[in-house]
Amino acid sequence: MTNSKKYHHGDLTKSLLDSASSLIKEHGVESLSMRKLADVVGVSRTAPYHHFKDKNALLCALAEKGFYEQEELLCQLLKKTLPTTDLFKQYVHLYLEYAQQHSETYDLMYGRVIWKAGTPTDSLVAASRQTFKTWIDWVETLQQANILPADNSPLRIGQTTWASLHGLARFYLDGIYLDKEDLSGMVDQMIKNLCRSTH
Amino acid sequence: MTNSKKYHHGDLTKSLLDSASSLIKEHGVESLSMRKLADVVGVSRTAPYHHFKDKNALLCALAEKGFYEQEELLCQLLKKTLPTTDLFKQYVHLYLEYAQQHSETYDLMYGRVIWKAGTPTDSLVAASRQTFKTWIDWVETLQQANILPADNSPLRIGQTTWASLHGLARFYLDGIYLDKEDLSGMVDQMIKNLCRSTH
DNA sequence: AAACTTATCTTGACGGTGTCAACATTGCGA
DNA sequence: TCGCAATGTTGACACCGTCAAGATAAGTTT
Repeated sequence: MTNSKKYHHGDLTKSLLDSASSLIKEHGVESLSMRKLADVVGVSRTAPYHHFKDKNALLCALAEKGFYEQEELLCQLLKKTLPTTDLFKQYVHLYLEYAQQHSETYDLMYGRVIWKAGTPTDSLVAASRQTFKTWIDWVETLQQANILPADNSPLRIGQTTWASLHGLARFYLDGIYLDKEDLSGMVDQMIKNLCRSTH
Repeated sequence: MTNSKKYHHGDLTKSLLDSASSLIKEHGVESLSMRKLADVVGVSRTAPYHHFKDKNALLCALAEKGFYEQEELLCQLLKKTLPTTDLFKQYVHLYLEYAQQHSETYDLMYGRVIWKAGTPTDSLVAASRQTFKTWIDWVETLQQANILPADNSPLRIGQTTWASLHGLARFYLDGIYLDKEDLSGMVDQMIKNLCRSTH
């Protein structure tokens, strides 16, 4: 029975996530519907509900995947042996590059759809917390290296610094007050704003 | 014919905007539907379509109103005779206060729903541009007063600075990485990050 | 191998959405 | 007063998320 039409799909969970990923990448989150997704994967309307409690759960899974991707990316960077200042600069560039190349996932990870309109899954909350903790720990190092300001706790500085990056990403992604070509110059200026050493 | 049921409503446009405003304030933008809105106002499903081309247009109108509100608020502040540094600090506090107290409108003004998923009205674009221009002009003054960094054009500094405020607002509003009580301390730290004078 | 259980997938149905088309009513200018 | 444009109405359509009930396959126990 190697025929194309099998009753059981094989690994629907993975297929759903993969297709959903590429669907939102191409057409945006708001145009993703469970029914279309099921159709693309080649399965009936309600089949996905055996793998995800509801649409919110599926979106959370996508966001969670995003957190692990992003963390992996940044952890890889931190392994490099470079002057800490350069490391930080590359970190910032990488952060915005990720937001740019995975804009829809980024929106899901930090956006309103899940965190305000929806209800974040426990495991999503865990993933986001871990990402945040990794960041805060590194902020402490950056403070000690006199790169980030040391006039407040790592938590506070971590929050404000990340908020700055996040705001930049959002303006860029939403296309308000920020032309696409401006990004590079923008990022450089933001780095200057954030770094004590360049003052 | 002063009876409650009149065929013509009076000023439906205004009523729609008012009701929509308070509906989103209470239940969030995503739960606002044209049908429910019409029902609240006491009019049939499709009546609003004689006043707004579609839902997007109505949301744009709400956002536009927000821009004028916000600009009014800030212009009032600038009239005060205070040391420029204090003025800037109050500006930042006021910005986040506005975002906090009109969170749903703020989301509409700067968020994805209109700027990415939807299509901003011409007049909305105009309003946002004006707000931005006012800001950039003031940034120039702030640079001359040595409050904001002068190592780049007013445009660039204006973009990055605003992005920082915006990111803070979003983290706060979406409730990620930021407890409600943290806001005040957060804003103070952000001001320290942004201001040259406090370095 | 047969029987039973569980995971997976199916169709049908319900109430909700935005919005188009066709028609009714009203107020205002000629 | 007539007629037209503005404003309101109901009906219809194609979507949406998701629940309920039943079909089918795979896996487990005897």
